[in-house]
Amino acid sequence: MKRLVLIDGNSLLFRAYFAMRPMVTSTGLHTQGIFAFINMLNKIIKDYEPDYMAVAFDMKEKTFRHEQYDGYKAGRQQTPIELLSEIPWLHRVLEAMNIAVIEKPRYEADDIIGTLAAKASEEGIRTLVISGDKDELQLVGPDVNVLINKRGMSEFDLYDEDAMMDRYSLTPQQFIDLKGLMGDKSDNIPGVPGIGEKKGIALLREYGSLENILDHADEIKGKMGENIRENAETARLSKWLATINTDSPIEFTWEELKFTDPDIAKLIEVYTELEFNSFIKKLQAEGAVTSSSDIPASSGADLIEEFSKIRIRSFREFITEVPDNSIVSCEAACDCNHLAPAEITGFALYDPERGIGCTQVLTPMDAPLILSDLADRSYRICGCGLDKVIYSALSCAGAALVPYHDVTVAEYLLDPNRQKYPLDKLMLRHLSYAADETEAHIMSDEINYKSISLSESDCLKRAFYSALVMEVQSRSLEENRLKDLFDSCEMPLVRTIAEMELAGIKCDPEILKTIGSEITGSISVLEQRIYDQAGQEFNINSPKQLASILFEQMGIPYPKAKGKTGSYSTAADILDKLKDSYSIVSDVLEYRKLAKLNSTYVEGLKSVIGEDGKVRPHFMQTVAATGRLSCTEPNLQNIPVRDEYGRLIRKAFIVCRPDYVFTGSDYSQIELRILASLSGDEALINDFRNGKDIHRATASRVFEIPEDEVTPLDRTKAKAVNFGVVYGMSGFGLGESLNISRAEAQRYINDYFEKHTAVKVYLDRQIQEGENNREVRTHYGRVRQIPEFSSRKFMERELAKRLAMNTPIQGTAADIIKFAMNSVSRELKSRGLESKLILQIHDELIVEGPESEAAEVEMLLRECMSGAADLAVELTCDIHTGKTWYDLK
DNA sequence: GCGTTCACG
DNA sequence: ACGTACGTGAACGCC
Repeated sequence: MKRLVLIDGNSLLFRAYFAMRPMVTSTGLHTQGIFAFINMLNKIIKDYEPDYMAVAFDMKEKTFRHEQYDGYKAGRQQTPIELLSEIPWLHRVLEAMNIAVIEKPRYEADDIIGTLAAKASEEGIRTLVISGDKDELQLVGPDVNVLINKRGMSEFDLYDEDAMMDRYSLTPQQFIDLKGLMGDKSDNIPGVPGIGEKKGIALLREYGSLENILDHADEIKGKMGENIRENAETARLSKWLATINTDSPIEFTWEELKFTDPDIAKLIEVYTELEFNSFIKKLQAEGAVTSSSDIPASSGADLIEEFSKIRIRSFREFITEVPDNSIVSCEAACDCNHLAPAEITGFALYDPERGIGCTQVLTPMDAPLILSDLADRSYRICGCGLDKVIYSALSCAGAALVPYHDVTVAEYLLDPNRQKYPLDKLMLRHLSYAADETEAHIMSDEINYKSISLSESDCLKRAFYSALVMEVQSRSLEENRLKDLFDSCEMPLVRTIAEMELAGIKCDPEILKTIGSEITGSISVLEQRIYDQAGQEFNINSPKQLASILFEQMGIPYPKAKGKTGSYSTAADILDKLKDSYSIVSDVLEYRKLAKLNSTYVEGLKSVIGEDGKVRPHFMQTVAATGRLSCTEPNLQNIPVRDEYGRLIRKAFIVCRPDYVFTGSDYSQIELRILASLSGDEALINDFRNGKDIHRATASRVFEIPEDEVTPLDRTKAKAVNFGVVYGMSGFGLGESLNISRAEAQRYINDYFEKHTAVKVYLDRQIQEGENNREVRTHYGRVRQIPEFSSRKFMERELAKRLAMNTPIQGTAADIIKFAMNSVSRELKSRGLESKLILQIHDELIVEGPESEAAEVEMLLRECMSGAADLAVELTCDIHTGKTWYDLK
């Protein structure tokens, strides 16, 4: 089926104009509306690939509607002259794009669109109408969909007949009747007084149509009935005014509407006048433009020449020629899949100061010797993805190189929001060098984990590029006041993490199997019970099927308003509300719990146990925007603990030798202590200094009850409020989590801030600084940019505020435990202990080692962890020892 | 590949 | 007028 796109030019340009921040060219021309309009057009063309396309415009003349009702569109605010002046420019752009423009005196854009859509349906052409005006929803039909833009220009709602039903419970025809009833203030259509969207929809659902409502007006009681009877004619007129004419006298041929390629030369000319350089660049990038006259010059040739000038030495010559403490860039070729200790097959070194380099192939035989010779030179190592270099050197030879500058980690400190840090992007940013495609495969930042085999010369290239990037980055780090955190925290951590990863943790598949078979037994019982109650078999794991069984076929009332997608959620907090009334729901919840346990933890863990019986998670240093670590393959930072049954999984994590024990130490209330310290709130600080149970003390203060009369429920509430403060809570969010009304939750929040004014002042200051600088910092200077502050979307700006409140707290905690990790690792080594740091779970460290060392390790952990911070309150730790992870409680 | 759900801090 | 507490990763369904 051919596809037609019809656009309401006036309404979309209007929306675009007000959705955007002002844009003015050097000649004083306002362009923001047209800019957003073009963006929207490009997106539609790309996503929808129309065969035909047209943009309809209103004209200045009065329309046939004015002839019947001269109040039509009266009292409208004047359209700003800047917006009006954009219209002819938009016409020029559309002409260059070869998109048809249609106007017709006495008719509005609506009518043109309605008429073309009707013609299209006759011809068997599908139509997509795009408008900023909901009036156009009446055009929805079997072959006609309507896109209405929401706030801003980037988001649209798609309406077909089903979506109309879901959103309004009305047919498109009834939608016109609704307008007749409720009128339209912006078009000065009167409607029936006292009837708005809610009442209008209710009436139409009962009576079907406006005519039928008017016929049965006698039956309608009260003031509303009276109003309807008195305004029957007004309602009919309103409906007529709101009805789009689908048979306007428009002459056109489908040939004229055919969407073809743009006239590039013309388009560039208009874009140039509008100073839309980004669009011109885009055309060039897409290859639409052949002339490369104004593509920014890259220093690519220089770089390649530089690279070719590297003087190549043998490894022996290199370590002879390059003295100790030199900065040496290093890249390794290895397989670090972490199922087993890494095998390094080669590496390259580059000394940027002397311009000399070497490559070295390694075999399992000679690797240990060569690597330890390298480590003996005490170079300051830089590179891209040094965690892998350090890890492989460690795992192969036990040789600990000193990491000095990792360009990935540096970039993460400069801009922690990015998802990836491929080397070519770093080069583009810092060296203005666009890597060519033949180099692309060696640029990934996941080389370490993806078994991408690097040749020795690729290694040298990466080492060379990294050294150049390092140079520029170092200055950026200093300018951004991040150098200290980089040197004292993040770079030493590279090695700490590598050591931790190499140690790994033993995981017993037999214990997992035992738990697994018990779970699968229970699962099949539950499965059968659920099928019996549902009266059929289905996939319980499919939220869609589950929702349809529960809320449609079984008719269980949905306990919450449906979201905007109109779909039912089957998430635990929804089902929780139903589990006491419907046994199938509690069975589903139990099933979910066990299914999760089995697939993620029993089966998932079994599949990543290495040959030596250990799992070796990757601790990712450059993922979490707050500064936290993350953990993958397997993620050992989310092994069950809250649920007693799930907790049994921890029994599978066992010490690697019979005479060893685990020692686990977790910070007590670290985030709230940080909040107390950063805000200087005296009440909180005193609670902590007096060793109080913080949630109980908070409850006592906020609810004004003596501490010994605080009930468990009071404490639970106070605990939720305390969490909320750290997250930048809203009344709604707190209400959801406590299952209370928003109003009640808001009262708690108000009461909390009344009793903790310093906290309020502190959080407001974070927001203020976030708004001013578009970034926030932790106590130790870690920065996080918050671009959401510049968003035009209300919701994103609200998110920005919450990030500004939360990031300094979560991030400071992350800084502190990183300091602690480094000192734990250093102390264990310097005291000659065999014990090793093996896990970090955000506020908790786990060390494994000989039982005989346990007492000293415990002291060491306390010292290092408490000593890592300089806050107004002490950081205390809870410490436990045991032979399995489960026993650390 | 994306959304949903749920495990953790 | 809109949807709503911060940060992650894994498994699964669905297109």
